[in-house]
Amino acid sequence: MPEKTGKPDEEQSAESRPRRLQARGQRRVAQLLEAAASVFCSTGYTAASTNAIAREAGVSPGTLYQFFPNKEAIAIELGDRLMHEMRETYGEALAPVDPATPLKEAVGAAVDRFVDFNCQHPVFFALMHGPDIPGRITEEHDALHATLVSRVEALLAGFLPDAPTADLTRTATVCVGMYKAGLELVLAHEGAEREAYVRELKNILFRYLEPLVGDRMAPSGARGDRDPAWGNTP
Amino acid sequence: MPEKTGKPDEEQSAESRPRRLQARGQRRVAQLLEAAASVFCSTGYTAASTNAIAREAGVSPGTLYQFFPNKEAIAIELGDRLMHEMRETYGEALAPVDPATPLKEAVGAAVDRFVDFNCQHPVFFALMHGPDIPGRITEEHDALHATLVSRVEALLAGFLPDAPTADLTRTATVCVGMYKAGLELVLAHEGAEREAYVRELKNILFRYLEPLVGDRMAPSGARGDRDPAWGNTP
DNA sequence: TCAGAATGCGAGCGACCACTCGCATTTGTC
DNA sequence: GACAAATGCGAGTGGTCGCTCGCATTCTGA
Repeated sequence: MPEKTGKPDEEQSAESRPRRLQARGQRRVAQLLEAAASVFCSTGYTAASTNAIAREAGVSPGTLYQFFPNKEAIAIELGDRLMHEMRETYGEALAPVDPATPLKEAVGAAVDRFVDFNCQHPVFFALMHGPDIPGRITEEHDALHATLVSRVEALLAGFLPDAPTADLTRTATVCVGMYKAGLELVLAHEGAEREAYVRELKNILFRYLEPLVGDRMAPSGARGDRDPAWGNTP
Repeated sequence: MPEKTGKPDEEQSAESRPRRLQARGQRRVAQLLEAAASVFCSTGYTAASTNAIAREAGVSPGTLYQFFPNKEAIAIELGDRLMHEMRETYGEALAPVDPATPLKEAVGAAVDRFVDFNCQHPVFFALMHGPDIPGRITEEHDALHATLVSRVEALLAGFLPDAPTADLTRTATVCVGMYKAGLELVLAHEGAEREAYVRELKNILFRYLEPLVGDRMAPSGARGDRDPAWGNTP
Protein backbone atom coordinates (compact mmCIF):
# COMPACT_ATOMS: atom_id res chain seq x y z
CA MET A 1 0.00 0.00 0.00
CA PRO A 2 2.61 2.62 0.84
CA GLU A 3 4.23 2.21 -2.57
CA LYS A 4 2.82 4.66 -5.05
CA THR A 5 2.46 4.15 -8.76
CA GLY A 6 4.36 1.26 -10.22
CA LYS A 7 7.25 3.41 -11.35
CA PRO A 8 10.44 1.43 -11.95
CA ASP A 9 12.52 3.50 -9.54
CA GLU A 10 12.68 0.91 -6.79
CA GLU A 11 14.00 2.42 -3.65
CA GLN A 12 13.98 0.37 -0.47
CA SER A 13 10.80 -1.62 -0.37
CA ALA A 14 8.01 0.26 1.32
CA GLU A 15 10.06 2.76 3.26
CA SER A 16 7.68 5.25 4.73
CA ARG A 17 10.15 7.40 6.55
CA PRO A 18 11.52 10.42 4.75
CA ARG A 19 14.86 9.89 3.12
CA ARG A 20 16.70 12.04 5.62
CA LEU A 21 15.59 12.52 9.18
CA GLN A 22 16.11 15.99 10.53
CA ALA A 23 17.04 16.48 14.17
CA ARG A 24 13.37 17.06 14.91
CA GLY A 25 12.49 13.76 13.28
CA GLN A 26 15.05 11.81 15.24
CA ARG A 27 13.71 13.35 18.40
CA ARG A 28 10.19 12.33 17.39
CA VAL A 29 11.27 8.77 16.72
CA ALA A 30 12.92 8.50 20.11
CA GLN A 31 9.87 10.10 21.70
CA LEU A 32 7.55 7.66 19.95
CA LEU A 33 9.66 4.64 20.89
CA GLU A 34 9.72 5.75 24.50
CA ALA A 35 5.96 6.17 24.47
CA ALA A 36 5.53 2.80 22.79
CA ALA A 37 7.72 1.17 25.43
CA SER A 38 5.54 2.66 28.12
CA VAL A 39 2.29 1.57 26.51
CA PHE A 40 3.59 -1.90 25.62
CA CYS A 41 4.75 -2.31 29.20
CA SER A 42 1.43 -1.46 30.73
CA THR A 43 -0.97 -3.05 28.26
CA GLY A 44 1.00 -5.50 26.14
CA TYR A 45 1.54 -5.38 22.41
CA THR A 46 -1.85 -6.27 20.94
CA ALA A 47 -3.86 -4.24 23.40
CA ALA A 48 -1.67 -1.21 22.74
CA SER A 49 -3.32 1.04 20.15
CA THR A 50 -1.27 3.20 17.86
CA ASN A 51 -3.49 6.12 18.79
CA ALA A 52 -2.62 5.55 22.44
CA ILE A 53 1.08 5.51 21.59
CA ALA A 54 0.74 8.72 19.62
CA ARG A 55 -1.24 10.32 22.44
CA GLU A 56 1.36 9.20 24.99
CA ALA A 57 4.04 10.80 22.80
CA GLY A 58 1.94 13.95 22.43
CA VAL A 59 1.60 13.75 18.65
CA SER A 60 -1.14 12.90 16.18
CA PRO A 61 -1.67 9.44 14.67
CA GLY A 62 -0.59 10.80 11.31
CA THR A 63 2.73 11.91 12.74
CA LEU A 64 3.34 8.45 14.11
CA TYR A 65 2.84 6.96 10.66
CA GLN A 66 5.24 9.53 9.26
CA PHE A 67 8.03 7.57 10.93
CA PHE A 68 6.75 4.02 11.15
CA PRO A 69 5.00 2.11 8.36
CA ASN A 70 2.84 0.15 10.78
CA LYS A 71 2.38 -0.92 14.37
CA GLU A 72 4.63 -3.94 14.06
CA ALA A 73 7.52 -1.79 12.87
CA ILE A 74 7.41 0.13 16.13
CA ALA A 75 7.86 -3.04 18.15
CA ILE A 76 10.54 -4.28 15.78
CA GLU A 77 12.54 -1.07 15.99
CA LEU A 78 12.18 -1.12 19.77
CA GLY A 79 13.32 -4.74 19.91
CA ASP A 80 16.25 -4.06 17.61
CA ARG A 81 17.45 -1.17 19.68
CA LEU A 82 17.16 -3.16 22.91
CA MET A 83 18.94 -6.12 21.36
CA HIS A 84 21.69 -3.83 20.13
CA GLU A 85 22.12 -2.19 23.49
CA MET A 86 22.22 -5.58 25.14
CA ARG A 87 24.95 -6.88 22.88
CA GLU A 88 26.82 -3.62 23.22
CA THR A 89 26.66 -3.72 27.00
CA TYR A 90 27.40 -7.39 27.53
CA GLY A 91 29.50 -8.20 24.50
CA GLU A 92 28.68 -9.95 21.27
CA ALA A 93 28.54 -13.34 22.92
CA LEU A 94 25.83 -13.00 25.53
CA ALA A 95 27.25 -13.71 28.94
CA PRO A 96 30.43 -15.43 27.84
CA VAL A 97 31.39 -18.03 30.38
CA ASP A 98 34.93 -18.97 31.14
CA PRO A 99 34.97 -22.73 31.75
CA ALA A 100 37.44 -22.24 34.57
CA THR A 101 35.16 -20.16 36.78
CA PRO A 102 33.36 -21.97 39.56
CA LEU A 103 29.77 -22.82 38.77
CA LYS A 104 28.42 -20.67 41.56
CA GLU A 105 30.13 -17.57 40.30
CA ALA A 106 29.27 -18.27 36.68
CA VAL A 107 25.60 -18.62 37.52
CA GLY A 108 25.66 -15.58 39.75
CA ALA A 109 27.35 -13.39 37.18
CA ALA A 110 25.06 -14.45 34.34
CA VAL A 111 21.96 -13.91 36.42
CA ASP A 112 23.16 -10.52 37.60
CA ARG A 113 23.85 -9.34 34.07
CA PHE A 114 20.51 -10.30 32.65
CA VAL A 115 18.57 -9.19 35.67
CA ASP A 116 20.24 -5.80 35.53
CA PHE A 117 19.38 -5.38 31.89
CA ASN A 118 15.77 -6.42 32.33
CA CYS A 119 15.31 -4.20 35.35
CA GLN A 120 16.53 -1.22 33.37
CA HIS A 121 14.42 -2.09 30.33
CA PRO A 122 11.23 -3.72 31.57
CA VAL A 123 9.70 -3.44 28.12
CA PHE A 124 12.19 -6.05 26.95
CA PHE A 125 10.50 -8.70 29.04
CA ALA A 126 7.06 -7.57 27.92
CA LEU A 127 8.04 -7.71 24.26
CA MET A 128 9.81 -11.03 24.49
CA HIS A 129 7.17 -12.87 26.48
CA GLY A 130 3.92 -11.50 25.17
CA PRO A 131 1.94 -14.36 23.65
CA ASP A 132 0.53 -12.12 20.96
CA ILE A 133 3.54 -10.42 19.47
CA PRO A 134 3.94 -10.42 15.70
CA GLY A 135 6.27 -12.41 13.53
CA ARG A 136 9.52 -10.50 13.49
CA ILE A 137 9.67 -10.03 17.24
CA THR A 138 8.97 -13.69 17.77
CA GLU A 139 11.87 -14.48 15.47
CA GLU A 140 14.19 -12.29 17.46
CA HIS A 141 12.98 -13.81 20.67
CA ASP A 142 13.44 -17.32 19.36
CA ALA A 143 16.93 -16.44 18.19
CA LEU A 144 17.85 -15.04 21.59
CA HIS A 145 16.32 -18.05 23.29
CA ALA A 146 18.25 -20.45 21.08
CA THR A 147 21.44 -18.52 21.71
CA LEU A 148 20.94 -18.74 25.44
CA VAL A 149 20.14 -22.44 25.38
CA SER A 150 23.09 -23.35 23.20
CA ARG A 151 25.40 -21.27 25.34
CA VAL A 152 24.29 -22.96 28.52
CA GLU A 153 24.52 -26.25 26.69
CA ALA A 154 28.10 -25.52 25.74
CA LEU A 155 28.94 -24.67 29.32
CA LEU A 156 27.40 -27.93 30.52
CA ALA A 157 29.18 -29.91 27.83
CA GLY A 158 32.46 -28.71 29.27
CA PHE A 159 31.53 -30.20 32.61
CA LEU A 160 29.82 -33.33 31.30
CA PRO A 161 31.57 -34.47 28.14
CA ASP A 162 30.00 -37.92 28.32
CA ALA A 163 26.38 -36.84 28.63
CA PRO A 164 24.10 -37.42 25.62
CA THR A 165 23.33 -34.33 23.62
CA ALA A 166 19.60 -34.67 24.19
CA ASP A 167 20.12 -34.55 27.94
CA LEU A 168 22.38 -31.54 27.69
CA THR A 169 19.85 -29.70 25.55
CA ARG A 170 17.07 -30.55 27.94
CA THR A 171 19.00 -29.39 30.97
CA ALA A 172 19.94 -26.16 29.23
CA THR A 173 16.33 -25.60 28.22
CA VAL A 174 15.25 -26.14 31.80
CA CYS A 175 17.84 -23.65 33.00
CA VAL A 176 16.65 -20.98 30.60
CA GLY A 177 13.02 -21.67 31.47
CA MET A 178 13.74 -21.37 35.17
CA TYR A 179 15.68 -18.20 34.56
CA LYS A 180 12.72 -16.68 32.75
CA ALA A 181 10.32 -17.65 35.50
CA GLY A 182 12.68 -16.27 38.12
CA LEU A 183 13.09 -13.07 36.16
CA GLU A 184 9.34 -12.62 36.18
CA LEU A 185 9.32 -12.95 39.96
CA VAL A 186 12.23 -10.54 40.25
CA LEU A 187 10.54 -7.92 38.11
CA ALA A 188 7.35 -8.29 40.12
CA HIS A 189 9.07 -7.05 43.26
CA GLU A 190 11.17 -4.10 44.24
CA GLY A 191 13.92 -3.08 46.56
CA ALA A 192 15.11 -5.57 49.14
CA GLU A 193 12.49 -8.11 48.17
CA ARG A 194 13.67 -7.98 44.58
CA GLU A 195 17.22 -8.68 45.70
CA ALA A 196 15.99 -11.58 47.77
CA TYR A 197 14.33 -13.08 44.70
CA VAL A 198 17.54 -12.64 42.74
CA ARG A 199 19.31 -14.68 45.39
CA GLU A 200 16.64 -17.34 45.21
CA LEU A 201 16.99 -17.50 41.44
CA LYS A 202 20.70 -18.06 41.80
CA ASN A 203 20.03 -20.73 44.39
CA ILE A 204 17.58 -22.50 42.12
CA LEU A 205 19.98 -22.67 39.23
CA PHE A 206 23.03 -23.51 41.29
CA ARG A 207 21.36 -26.28 43.25
CA TYR A 208 19.89 -27.71 40.07
CA LEU A 209 23.23 -27.84 38.31
CA GLU A 210 25.50 -28.64 41.22
CA PRO A 211 24.72 -32.39 41.39
CA LEU A 212 25.23 -32.68 37.66
CA VAL A 213 28.51 -30.85 37.55
CA GLY A 214 29.69 -32.61 40.66
CA ASP A 215 32.15 -31.57 43.32
CA ARG A 216 34.59 -30.52 40.65
CA MET A 217 33.23 -27.05 40.73
CA ALA A 218 32.11 -26.83 44.33
CA PRO A 219 33.90 -23.90 45.95
CA SER A 220 34.95 -25.69 49.16
CA GLY A 221 35.40 -29.28 50.17
CA ALA A 222 32.50 -31.00 51.86
CA ARG A 223 28.98 -30.52 50.61
CA GLY A 224 28.07 -30.25 54.23
CA ASP A 225 28.96 -26.57 54.29
CA ARG A 226 25.40 -25.75 53.60
CA ASP A 227 24.44 -22.38 52.28
CA PRO A 228 22.93 -20.21 54.97
CA ALA A 229 19.59 -21.08 53.45
CA TRP A 230 17.95 -17.77 54.15
CA GLY A 231 19.25 -14.38 53.18
CA ASN A 232 22.87 -14.92 52.34
CA THR A 233 23.90 -11.37 51.65
CA PRO A 234 26.31 -11.29 48.71
CA MET B 1 -23.92 -21.06 35.33
CA PRO B 2 -25.24 -24.49 36.15
CA GLU B 3 -26.40 -23.73 39.64
CA LYS B 4 -28.71 -20.82 40.16
CA THR B 5 -28.26 -18.92 43.35
CA GLY B 6 -31.45 -18.70 45.30
CA LYS B 7 -32.84 -15.36 44.34
CA PRO B 8 -36.41 -15.31 45.61
CA ASP B 9 -38.22 -12.76 43.55
CA GLU B 10 -36.20 -10.75 41.15
CA GLU B 11 -35.08 -12.19 37.91
CA GLN B 12 -31.43 -13.05 37.82
CA SER B 13 -29.41 -10.16 36.56
CA ALA B 14 -28.94 -10.34 32.82
CA GLU B 15 -29.49 -14.04 32.48
CA SER B 16 -29.56 -14.72 28.80
CA ARG B 17 -30.01 -18.46 28.94
CA PRO B 18 -33.50 -19.86 28.95
CA ARG B 19 -34.80 -20.84 32.34
CA ARG B 20 -34.64 -24.54 31.65
CA LEU B 21 -32.13 -26.14 29.33
CA GLN B 22 -33.43 -28.98 27.25
CA ALA B 23 -31.19 -31.93 26.45
CA ARG B 24 -30.39 -30.31 23.14
CA GLY B 25 -29.36 -27.12 24.90
CA GLN B 26 -27.07 -28.91 27.31
CA ARG B 27 -25.46 -30.64 24.37
CA ARG B 28 -25.01 -27.29 22.65
CA VAL B 29 -23.40 -25.79 25.75
CA ALA B 30 -20.96 -28.67 26.02
CA GLN B 31 -20.28 -28.41 22.30
CA LEU B 32 -19.65 -24.69 22.54
CA LEU B 33 -17.38 -25.06 25.55
CA GLU B 34 -15.38 -27.72 23.77
CA ALA B 35 -15.07 -25.50 20.72
CA ALA B 36 -14.09 -22.57 22.92
CA ALA B 37 -11.42 -24.68 24.62
CA SER B 38 -10.00 -25.56 21.24
CA VAL B 39 -9.99 -21.99 19.99
CA PHE B 40 -8.66 -20.56 23.25
CA CYS B 41 -5.89 -23.15 23.19
CA SER B 42 -4.74 -22.33 19.72
CA THR B 43 -5.16 -18.56 19.64
CA GLY B 44 -5.51 -17.38 23.23
CA TYR B 45 -8.47 -15.65 24.78
CA THR B 46 -8.44 -12.18 23.24
CA ALA B 47 -7.56 -13.34 19.76
CA ALA B 48 -10.36 -15.89 19.87
CA SER B 49 -13.46 -14.46 18.19
CA THR B 50 -16.92 -15.55 19.22
CA ASN B 51 -17.72 -16.12 15.57
CA ALA B 52 -14.77 -18.50 15.35
CA ILE B 53 -15.99 -20.37 18.42
CA ALA B 54 -19.48 -20.64 16.95
CA ARG B 55 -18.06 -21.79 13.64
CA GLU B 56 -15.86 -24.37 15.37
CA ALA B 57 -18.95 -25.64 17.16
CA GLY B 58 -20.92 -25.67 13.92
CA VAL B 59 -23.55 -23.17 15.03
CA SER B 60 -24.40 -19.55 14.28
CA PRO B 61 -23.23 -16.61 16.38
CA GLY B 62 -26.81 -16.06 17.50
CA THR B 63 -27.00 -19.59 18.87
CA LEU B 64 -23.84 -19.03 20.87
CA TYR B 65 -25.38 -15.97 22.49
CA GLN B 66 -28.47 -17.99 23.26
CA PHE B 67 -26.43 -19.77 25.92
CA PHE B 68 -23.78 -17.27 26.95
CA PRO B 69 -24.36 -13.58 27.66
CA ASN B 70 -20.94 -12.59 26.36
CA LYS B 71 -17.49 -13.82 25.47
CA GLU B 72 -16.15 -13.54 29.00
CA ALA B 73 -18.91 -15.81 30.29
CA ILE B 74 -17.67 -18.59 28.04
CA ALA B 75 -14.21 -18.44 29.53
CA ILE B 76 -15.64 -18.17 33.03
CA GLU B 77 -17.87 -21.20 32.60
CA LEU B 78 -14.96 -23.12 31.14
CA GLY B 79 -12.73 -22.10 34.03
CA ASP B 80 -15.38 -22.99 36.58
CA ARG B 81 -15.89 -26.44 35.14
CA LEU B 82 -12.15 -27.10 35.01
CA MET B 83 -11.73 -25.85 38.57
CA HIS B 84 -14.58 -28.06 39.70
CA GLU B 85 -13.19 -31.11 37.99
CA MET B 86 -9.80 -30.41 39.48
CA ARG B 87 -11.11 -30.22 43.00
CA GLU B 88 -13.25 -33.26 42.42
CA THR B 89 -10.35 -35.29 41.12
CA TYR B 90 -7.71 -34.24 43.60
CA GLY B 91 -9.80 -33.43 46.63
CA GLU B 92 -11.07 -30.18 48.04
CA ALA B 93 -7.65 -29.26 49.38
CA LEU B 94 -5.44 -29.22 46.33
CA ALA B 95 -2.71 -31.77 46.71
CA PRO B 96 -2.96 -32.25 50.45
CA VAL B 97 0.43 -33.03 51.85
CA ASP B 98 1.03 -35.26 54.82
CA PRO B 99 3.86 -33.69 56.82
CA ALA B 100 5.24 -37.16 57.46
CA THR B 101 5.95 -38.02 53.85
CA PRO B 102 9.51 -37.55 52.63
CA LEU B 103 10.07 -34.38 50.71
CA LYS B 104 11.02 -36.21 47.56
CA GLU B 105 7.80 -38.15 47.44
CA ALA B 106 5.69 -35.17 48.37
CA VAL B 107 7.17 -33.12 45.54
CA GLY B 108 6.89 -35.99 43.11
CA ALA B 109 3.28 -36.71 43.93
CA ALA B 110 2.22 -33.07 43.75
CA VAL B 111 3.97 -32.55 40.44
CA ASP B 112 2.48 -35.72 38.99
CA ARG B 113 -1.03 -34.71 39.96
CA PHE B 114 -0.91 -31.26 38.48
CA VAL B 115 0.98 -32.34 35.40
CA ASP B 116 -1.58 -35.04 34.73
CA PHE B 117 -4.42 -32.59 35.02
CA ASN B 118 -2.80 -30.01 32.79
CA CYS B 119 -1.90 -32.58 30.17
CA GLN B 120 -5.48 -33.72 30.00
CA HIS B 121 -6.82 -30.17 29.92
CA PRO B 122 -4.33 -28.02 28.08
CA VAL B 123 -6.82 -25.18 27.88
CA PHE B 124 -6.44 -24.77 31.64
CA PHE B 125 -2.89 -23.56 31.23
CA ALA B 126 -3.88 -21.29 28.37
CA LEU B 127 -6.69 -19.73 30.38
CA MET B 128 -4.68 -19.32 33.55
CA HIS B 129 -1.57 -17.84 31.97
CA GLY B 130 -2.88 -15.70 29.15
CA PRO B 131 -1.87 -12.10 29.85
CA ASP B 132 -5.06 -10.76 28.38
CA ILE B 133 -7.78 -12.69 30.12
CA PRO B 134 -10.67 -10.77 31.66
CA GLY B 135 -11.40 -10.00 35.25
CA ARG B 136 -13.21 -13.01 36.59
CA ILE B 137 -10.73 -15.52 35.19
CA THR B 138 -7.87 -13.53 36.63
CA GLU B 139 -9.60 -13.65 39.99
CA GLU B 140 -9.91 -17.41 39.81
CA HIS B 141 -6.31 -17.72 38.75
CA ASP B 142 -5.15 -15.49 41.56
CA ALA B 143 -7.20 -17.49 44.02
CA LEU B 144 -5.70 -20.75 42.79
CA HIS B 145 -2.24 -19.24 42.84
CA ALA B 146 -2.70 -17.97 46.39
CA THR B 147 -4.01 -21.37 47.46
CA LEU B 148 -0.99 -23.10 46.01
CA VAL B 149 1.46 -20.67 47.56
CA SER B 150 -0.10 -20.84 51.00
CA ARG B 151 -0.23 -24.62 50.85
CA VAL B 152 3.44 -24.88 49.96
CA GLU B 153 4.11 -22.30 52.62
CA ALA B 154 2.32 -24.41 55.20
CA LEU B 155 4.32 -27.45 54.19
CA LEU B 156 7.56 -25.54 54.52
CA ALA B 157 6.51 -24.11 57.86
CA GLY B 158 6.26 -27.66 59.15
CA PHE B 159 9.88 -28.21 58.27
CA LEU B 160 11.17 -24.78 59.21
CA PRO B 161 9.22 -23.50 62.19
CA ASP B 162 11.83 -20.86 62.95
CA ALA B 163 12.00 -19.26 59.53
CA PRO B 164 10.52 -15.78 59.11
CA THR B 165 7.16 -15.67 57.38
CA ALA B 166 8.46 -13.44 54.61
CA ASP B 167 11.10 -16.00 53.73
CA LEU B 168 8.61 -18.83 53.76
CA THR B 169 6.27 -16.91 51.48
CA ARG B 170 9.07 -16.08 49.12
CA THR B 171 10.27 -19.66 48.92
CA ALA B 172 6.74 -20.90 48.31
CA THR B 173 6.25 -18.28 45.61
CA VAL B 174 9.46 -19.38 43.96
CA CYS B 175 8.32 -23.01 44.07
CA VAL B 176 5.03 -22.20 42.41
CA GLY B 177 6.75 -20.04 39.81
CA MET B 178 9.21 -22.77 38.98
CA TYR B 179 6.40 -25.28 38.81
CA LYS B 180 4.59 -23.10 36.28
CA ALA B 181 7.67 -22.68 34.15
CA GLY B 182 8.34 -26.40 34.29
CA LEU B 183 4.76 -27.15 33.38
CA GLU B 184 5.14 -24.99 30.30
CA LEU B 185 8.16 -27.00 29.26
CA VAL B 186 6.35 -30.25 29.95
CA LEU B 187 3.36 -29.25 27.86
CA ALA B 188 5.66 -28.19 25.03
CA HIS B 189 6.93 -31.73 24.60
CA GLU B 190 5.40 -35.15 24.14
CA GLY B 191 6.03 -38.78 24.87
CA ALA B 192 9.34 -39.76 26.37
CA GLU B 193 10.69 -36.23 26.19
CA ARG B 194 7.72 -34.98 28.16
CA GLU B 195 8.38 -37.53 30.87
CA ALA B 196 12.01 -36.48 30.96
CA TYR B 197 10.94 -32.88 31.56
CA VAL B 198 8.65 -34.04 34.34
CA ARG B 199 11.64 -35.67 36.01
CA GLU B 200 13.65 -32.49 35.60
CA LEU B 201 10.86 -30.45 37.16
CA LYS B 202 10.85 -32.76 40.16
CA ASN B 203 14.63 -32.46 40.36
CA ILE B 204 14.46 -28.70 40.28
CA LEU B 205 11.99 -28.47 43.11
CA PHE B 206 13.55 -31.18 45.22
CA ARG B 207 17.08 -29.84 44.94
CA TYR B 208 15.87 -26.33 45.68
CA LEU B 209 14.04 -27.38 48.82
CA GLU B 210 16.36 -30.10 50.08
CA PRO B 211 19.02 -27.82 51.60
CA LEU B 212 16.31 -25.85 53.34
CA VAL B 213 14.49 -28.80 54.79
CA GLY B 214 17.72 -30.47 55.71
CA ASP B 215 18.65 -34.09 56.17
CA ARG B 216 15.56 -34.64 58.22
CA MET B 217 13.64 -35.64 55.15
CA ALA B 218 16.39 -37.11 53.02
CA PRO B 219 15.44 -40.67 52.10
CA SER B 220 18.77 -42.33 52.89
CA GLY B 221 21.76 -41.49 55.02
CA ALA B 222 24.62 -39.75 53.34
CA ARG B 223 23.99 -36.93 50.92
CA GLY B 224 26.69 -38.55 48.85
CA ASP B 225 24.18 -40.94 47.32
CA ARG B 226 23.77 -38.63 44.44
CA ASP B 227 20.85 -38.98 42.11
CA PRO B 228 21.83 -40.67 38.86
CA ALA B 229 21.80 -37.22 37.32
CA TRP B 230 20.32 -38.29 34.02
CA GLY B 231 17.19 -40.28 33.50
CA ASN B 232 16.38 -41.68 36.88
CA THR B 233 13.30 -43.70 36.04
CA PRO B 234 10.91 -43.56 38.96
C1' DT C 1 -53.59 -30.94 19.87
C1' DC C 2 -51.63 -26.77 20.72
C1' DA C 3 -49.74 -22.84 23.31
C1' DG C 4 -45.55 -21.37 24.82
C1' DA C 5 -40.87 -22.14 25.72
C1' DA C 6 -36.46 -23.42 23.93
C1' DT C 7 -33.51 -23.59 20.07
C1' DG C 8 -31.57 -21.91 15.76
C1' DC C 9 -30.25 -18.67 12.21
C1' DG C 10 -27.50 -14.91 9.96
C1' DA C 11 -27.64 -10.26 8.38
C1' DG C 12 -26.58 -6.25 10.52
C1' DC C 13 -25.34 -2.60 14.21
C1' DG C 14 -22.13 0.05 16.79
C1' DA C 15 -17.62 0.49 18.52
C1' DC C 16 -12.91 0.23 18.02
C1' DC C 17 -8.62 0.07 15.57
C1' DA C 18 -4.85 0.25 12.16
C1' DC C 19 -3.94 3.13 8.85
C1' DT C 20 -4.56 7.06 4.96
C1' DC C 21 -5.07 11.51 2.77
C1' DG C 22 -5.12 16.17 1.84
C1' DC C 23 -3.31 20.07 3.44
C1' DA C 24 -0.74 23.41 6.58
C1' DT C 25 3.60 24.52 8.75
C1' DT C 26 8.57 24.26 9.70
C1' DT C 27 13.32 23.44 8.36
C1' DG C 28 17.47 22.92 5.46
C1' DT C 29 19.82 24.56 1.41
C1' DC C 30 20.87 27.31 -2.51
C1' DG D 1 14.06 34.95 -0.14
C1' DA D 2 12.78 30.70 -2.68
C1' DC D 3 12.02 26.10 -3.20
C1' DA D 4 11.68 21.43 -1.83
C1' DA D 5 11.80 18.29 1.64
C1' DA D 6 10.56 17.10 6.18
C1' DT D 7 7.28 17.50 9.75
C1' DG D 8 2.66 17.85 11.66
C1' DC D 9 -2.28 17.38 11.91
C1' DG D 10 -6.88 14.97 12.57
C1' DA D 11 -10.99 13.68 10.36
C1' DG D 12 -11.96 9.89 7.57
C1' DT D 13 -11.83 4.85 5.59
C1' DG D 14 -12.15 0.05 5.54
C1' DG D 15 -12.21 -3.91 8.26
C1' DT D 16 -12.91 -6.78 12.32
C1' DC D 17 -15.32 -8.11 16.28
C1' DG D 18 -18.61 -8.49 20.04
C1' DC D 19 -23.13 -8.69 20.16
C1' DT D 20 -28.40 -7.95 18.81
C1' DC D 21 -32.77 -8.60 16.55
C1' DG D 22 -36.45 -10.43 14.12
C1' DC D 23 -38.13 -14.46 12.69
C1' DA D 24 -38.35 -19.62 11.75
C1' DT D 25 -38.20 -24.24 13.66
C1' DT D 26 -38.30 -27.84 17.27
C1' DC D 27 -39.45 -29.46 21.66
C1' DT D 28 -42.25 -29.87 26.17
C1' DG D 29 -46.16 -30.42 28.91
C1' DA D 30 -50.95 -30.50 29.72
